[in-house]
This record gives sequence, C-alpha cells and structure tokens, in this order.
Amino acid sequence: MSGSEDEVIWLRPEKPTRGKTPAYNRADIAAAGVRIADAVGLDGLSMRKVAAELGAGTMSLYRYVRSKDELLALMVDSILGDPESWPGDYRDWAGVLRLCAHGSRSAVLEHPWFPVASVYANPPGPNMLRAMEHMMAALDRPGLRIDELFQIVTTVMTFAQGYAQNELAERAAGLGTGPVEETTTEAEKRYMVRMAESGEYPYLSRLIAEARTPHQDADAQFDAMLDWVIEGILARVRAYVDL
Amino acid sequence: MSGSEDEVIWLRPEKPTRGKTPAYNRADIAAAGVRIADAVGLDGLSMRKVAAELGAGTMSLYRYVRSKDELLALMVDSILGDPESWPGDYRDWAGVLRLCAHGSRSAVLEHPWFPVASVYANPPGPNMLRAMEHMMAALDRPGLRIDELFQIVTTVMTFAQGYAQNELAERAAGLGTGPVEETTTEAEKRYMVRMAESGEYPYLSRLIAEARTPHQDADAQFDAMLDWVIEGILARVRAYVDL
DNA sequence: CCTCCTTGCGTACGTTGTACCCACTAAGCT
DNA sequence: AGCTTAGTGGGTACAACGTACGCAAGGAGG
Repeated sequence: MSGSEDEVIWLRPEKPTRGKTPAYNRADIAAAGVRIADAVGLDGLSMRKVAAELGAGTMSLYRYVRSKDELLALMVDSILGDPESWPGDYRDWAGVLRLCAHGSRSAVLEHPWFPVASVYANPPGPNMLRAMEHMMAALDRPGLRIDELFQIVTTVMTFAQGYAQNELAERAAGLGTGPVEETTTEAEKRYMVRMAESGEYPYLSRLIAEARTPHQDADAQFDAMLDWVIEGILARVRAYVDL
Repeated sequence: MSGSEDEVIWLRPEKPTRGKTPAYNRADIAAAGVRIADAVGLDGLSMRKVAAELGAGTMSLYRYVRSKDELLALMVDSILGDPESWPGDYRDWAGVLRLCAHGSRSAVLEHPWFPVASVYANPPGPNMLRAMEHMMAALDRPGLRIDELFQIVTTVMTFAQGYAQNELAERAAGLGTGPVEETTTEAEKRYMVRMAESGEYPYLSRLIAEARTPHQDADAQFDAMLDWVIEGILARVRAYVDL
C-alpha cells in the first residue's frame, strides 16, 4: 500500500526510512556501471561484473535497481549530471546551441555505449530534465513558442549525438578523416579495400583514396557541419524572433 | 587454404561449390530476423527464434552466419535493400537530400531496432554501399570535393535517423506532438506528470500542457526541421558550387 | 564406385538476468 | 526493555541465451 511499488526508479526514494542503512548508493552503482561499459563495452556489461566492481554480491544490486534496464537509466542520467557544460551566457543564442552540441558529442565520444543505452533506458532522468530546462531557459526568447524551443534543442542535440555516433562508425570502417580505430580488424580493412578496388563503388574508392590525406581534423569538421545546421535554424527563427 | 576463413561475411561466397545444396539462404534468414525484431524487439531476437521461424534447427543458422552480430549485419543491410527510395531525378539537388532523409526516417520508424542494430553490425554491407553510391552520384556537382559530398550525405542521413529515434523516444515519454505510444506504461506517464507538477521543470510543464493540442503532425514537423538543416547546407555550398 | 566437402542439427557448456529465500539489522511502537 | 517490521546483503537456482563440437547424411568430382 506504500504506493511506490510499481513506480519508475526516479520516483522511488533512494534513502529508506527504516532498517539497516544501505552500504552502497545509486551514484556509486551508476559510476561502476559506467566504468565497466567504458572498459569493455555495453555487451560486456553484466550485473555480476558491476557487483564485483563494487565488491558486492550480485543480487545486492537489485536492492537499488529493479532490472538491468534501470541500471542503464542510472548510467545514462549520470553522464548528463555534469553541469559544467551547461550554458552560462544567455545572450549568445547560437553559442548556447553550440555548447549543447559539443556536450552531446563529447558524451558520445567518451562513452560510445551512450546512445545505445539511451534507447533502452526509457524515461528521461532528473539530470536530463534539468539539462533540458537549462538549455531551454538559455534559449527562450519572446516570440518563440515552447514547442519550437523544444524542437530546436532536441534537433541540435540529436544532430550532435548522431554525428558523433557516425564518427565512431567511420573510424571503425577506416573511412572519413578521423584516425582508424585500433579495434578495426584486419579482415574489415581488407573488405573495404576490396570493395574499393572492385570498381563497383567509384565514390567509395575516391573517398578511401582521399582519406589518407585528411583536409581538417574531426573537431573542425564537426564544427563546420554544426554551423550549417545552426545557420539553418537561425535563418528561420530570425524571421520573427529577436535573438 | 581457401582464404575466406576469417573474412567478413560480405566477402564469403553465399553459394558453395560442392556438397549438398543449402536449404535456406541469407536473404530468407535476414527476413526472418527482421520479422522477429519487428514483432518483439531486438531484445526478443534470439538465434533460436529465428531458426524456429524458418523451421530450421538452431545451429543450422551458423552455416550461414558466423555469429549473431553477422545476423544483425544481414538484417540491417536487407533494410537498405529497397532501391525504390533511391533518387531518380538528379537535377533537384535539395530534393535528393530530402529523399535520402525520408528514407532514413521511415526505416527507423518502421524498424525501431534499426539504429541499435546498426551500431553492432560493423562494416557497411553492399546495399548500404550501393545506396551511398547512388546518393553521392545524384548529388555530385563540379566544384564539390568528395569528402564534402560524403559529409553532406551522412549529415542528412544521420540527422534523419537521429530525429526519428527521438520521435520514438518522445512518443514513449508522452512528450512531443506524436501520439503517445501504447507501450508507455502507466508508471511512466505518472512520472512525467509528477515531474511537470513538481514545479522544478517549468519548461517541461508548459511542454506537456501544450502537447495536448498539437500544432502540426509529426511528418510536417520533421519536414520543417529537415528544411532548416538542408537550407543551412545550401547556404554554404551555393557559395562556390553551381547546383 | 569412392572420396570429400558441406549440409542440417542434437547435445552440451558457459554466461546471462533475475526470482526466491534466508539471516540479519535498526527504527518505531508498546 | 522487548516486539514488530521494513529494510538490508547475498547465496542458490533456473530459464534462456550464444555458440563450440561432433556426427550422420547428401551431393558433386574423380
């Protein structure tokens, strides 16, 4: 009858009112999960390993988390917990967007499992909500509808996240300008070269040939792309909003 | 000594030269996998279920595929196999981009597991490569560098894919303009409402309040966002390329 | 015919998520 | 004080998973 039986994790109180005081907490568990996922990937993440990392019994985790999905939710939200990448200067509209984008991108690059886990970890956690609030507050201008505001923020973040995801994929395939990932197998490299040499994919061939002579580094290329997107948004919004 | 022992699946010949003729083929297996993933999600996809769907023994699949990862690669590439969404009219530059974007978006909306599987299925398959070739051919213009071309295509596709992924997430959370997904649990809805009512997230509150009165449908909103992105690209490219 | 490669597939093993149970602890009540 | 009770950490157990291995059967090349 307590009412919090079937609630989402964010509605369940972390600290109990009675009984033995817990030996761990959600933040520690999330951090352990992040550490393991960073080291061995999301596939290598198991409840047993997280428990071992904490020095706890496997089933003890289930006192803090109802399922592995909830652990992922904790991990995802903990990544967003760092408020230092939140906008400070509210006057530079495009600058705020750029900051959001950079934050999203580095989150993905630092934690390649992040976008995958986000898909499984369903409702947005408090850190995510707070981050959205800050961004929307920073971008709020008279004349801008709330749903446009939301749309703009999610568009930019989505773009940055997707772009970063692609950067990782391209690195793995040996395409693009970034360095070829060390995880790329010999067989994968051979495959790409073979495809390029087959003559069936002329553009791919040219791309691989050029990839050896990068024109600019990955960061600059991201900034350029991001500017395209932001400029597109600016052009539309400036029509009826004073930035 | 045959040499194809440790190769990527796309370099291994599908048809053997000798021995019993296979009872199944890669396309059928991929289709079975897609059917199951569509029905029960990527988590519910197992080698046993795919085999059962085909009426085959579980281990028989491993005659066609070396691992579950390779099955995912087959599935992902089979989604891209439909050439009817490929550009036909090469003159309308922005139109080609729009077509790519729409194709990417509907792939995600029709197969929500698609972006997740793409991450695991490492090297791009032949259908993916062919699709990229077609798009780049359609967008190729004198003055445009090959890496810019590639960048533009991936940017637009990435954007569309990420946007669609977000659409699904928002539907699940009951935000945005789309219909609330039927998979959303009572607890999740309660959570969002509770957060909105808490007063800590004023923008979220306004958003949820407005979400009940959608201004435009999801397709139109996507098109609007897409136009922002494309316009941004156009503005830059037009400076030194004749479209 | 024989030979040998390749097939389909049963069995088996290690790992996973997690349901269930127990002994124990500490706060609140009498 | 003791009793109750909600909470703890964690061991055991089980179903489902990916897949290594091995074997009988079949079809092509000699």
